[in-house]
Amino acid sequence: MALVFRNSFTRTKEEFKPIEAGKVGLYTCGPTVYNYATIGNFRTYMFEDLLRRYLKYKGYKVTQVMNLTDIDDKTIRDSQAAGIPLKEYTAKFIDTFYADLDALRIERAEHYPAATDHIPEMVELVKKLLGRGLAYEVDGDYYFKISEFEDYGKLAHLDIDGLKAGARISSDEYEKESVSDFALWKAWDEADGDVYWETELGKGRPGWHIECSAMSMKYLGEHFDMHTGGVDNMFPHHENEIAQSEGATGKKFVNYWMHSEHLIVEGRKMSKSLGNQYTLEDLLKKGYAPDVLRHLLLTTHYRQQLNFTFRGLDGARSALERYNDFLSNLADYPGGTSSGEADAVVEKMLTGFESNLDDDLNISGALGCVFDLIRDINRLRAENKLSAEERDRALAAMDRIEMVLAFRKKAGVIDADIEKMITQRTDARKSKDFALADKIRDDLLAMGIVLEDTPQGVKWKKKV
RNA sequence: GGCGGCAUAGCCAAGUGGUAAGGCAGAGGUUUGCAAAACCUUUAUCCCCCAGUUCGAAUCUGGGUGCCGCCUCCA
Repeated sequence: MALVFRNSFTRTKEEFKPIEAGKVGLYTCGPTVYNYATIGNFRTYMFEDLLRRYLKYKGYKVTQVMNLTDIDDKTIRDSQAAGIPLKEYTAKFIDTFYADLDALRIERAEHYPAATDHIPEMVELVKKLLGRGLAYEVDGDYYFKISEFEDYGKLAHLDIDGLKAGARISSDEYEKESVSDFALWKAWDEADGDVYWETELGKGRPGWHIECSAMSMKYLGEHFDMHTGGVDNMFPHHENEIAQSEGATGKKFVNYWMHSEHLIVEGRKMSKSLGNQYTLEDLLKKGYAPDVLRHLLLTTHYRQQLNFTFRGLDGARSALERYNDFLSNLADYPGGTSSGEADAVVEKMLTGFESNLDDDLNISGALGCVFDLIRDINRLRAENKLSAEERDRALAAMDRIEMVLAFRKKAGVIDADIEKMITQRTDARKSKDFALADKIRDDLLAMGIVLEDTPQGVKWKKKV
């Protein structure tokens, strides 16, 4: 089965062919660390997690790089407002970012380069562009000269002449040769305070786009497989990256570009002014586990706008619970007499799962196959038509897809008091004191512990 | 003005020519001491509207309506 991705560059689905057999170089645009990441940011990182995990599932060795942009107008502005040195200010958000990734089970990339650790690489890149006549200096500022780069606009399919007529170009950028030229390096000014580097380009700081060109090429080479990000990054950020990178090397920069659609909240654009910019922490406070958000973010196709609602989050919680109950109940099932149906069910799921994800990460189709298996295996289990060997093969198949989904609830622990209450209830049931048994069950429920009486005895789980 | 996306049940959503996956929610039943979990049945004569192509269209073509995004530092 051929793995196919929709390439933003060509706007068509293309079979994925790595530059080097069995390996993928993946650059995923990361956060600007001037604040806590929102669920909108995580929507994109979740898409990249699916991409990464599925590539690994397919047997590729993935080298993923995610940049941390820790120097730009906003990081400078906000750190100064807080009266904290830039590096210290951004460190707090970087730490939280990592913690959130772990909570959401977004796999760690191989590299998280910070922009401020790569100033020399950026300076080199700007020098190369100067040498090739693609950049120029005005009073210590350095700009990329778009008119010298023939293919500018080829990713976003924008017409540069059309850009010039755009309404949002501010007229005070008089020092540039062309309004569309963008900054590679910014000369220091007073507003920057103590944020600057003394370099061959002079005293200043990098422009916004240059770090991604410098760092992606450093870790992945001048020509690599894939580059992803949110749709908003397509223009100007990725367009400018292409111009900088290809301008400097003369080589094709990236083979496959993929962009994820935005998350909106209750049908509206997520924005500060609407007060609907949720962070993971906000949802935890409302009683939702990180896994629930993982499920919600993962299960909508990445090129589809995702409408975040609390109703949807509740639905995700229920679906996730069904998935986990299935795993738990199946593992506890001792095995019955095979009807010979189970292996075909497992095979069908694995085939369907893979063929759907092969088609540009069609997660909805893939999950449909998983839930088909859950229903079919549950039925065989209910009818005692599943052998222990078949059970194990079904569990092994679930282990396999867990590489991609990572929905499995981690084993919980309960303290001795709760253990004791459960034993008391079991004793009460044995002596047919159902009033006491039900009271204990209600008490446990109030403490967040759900009890289930099964043929194999009582089971408990934490309420999610 | 330019470029692009989307419209499928109460909600989410797959399906790109062959007669509507899956999840959530709802209803009825089986099971259970009662629950929970699970299973079974049920919930779109039909996929925004109109016209066309075709033996056949949610899927293709044309027109219309509605919603959304981008057009220089927002994932």
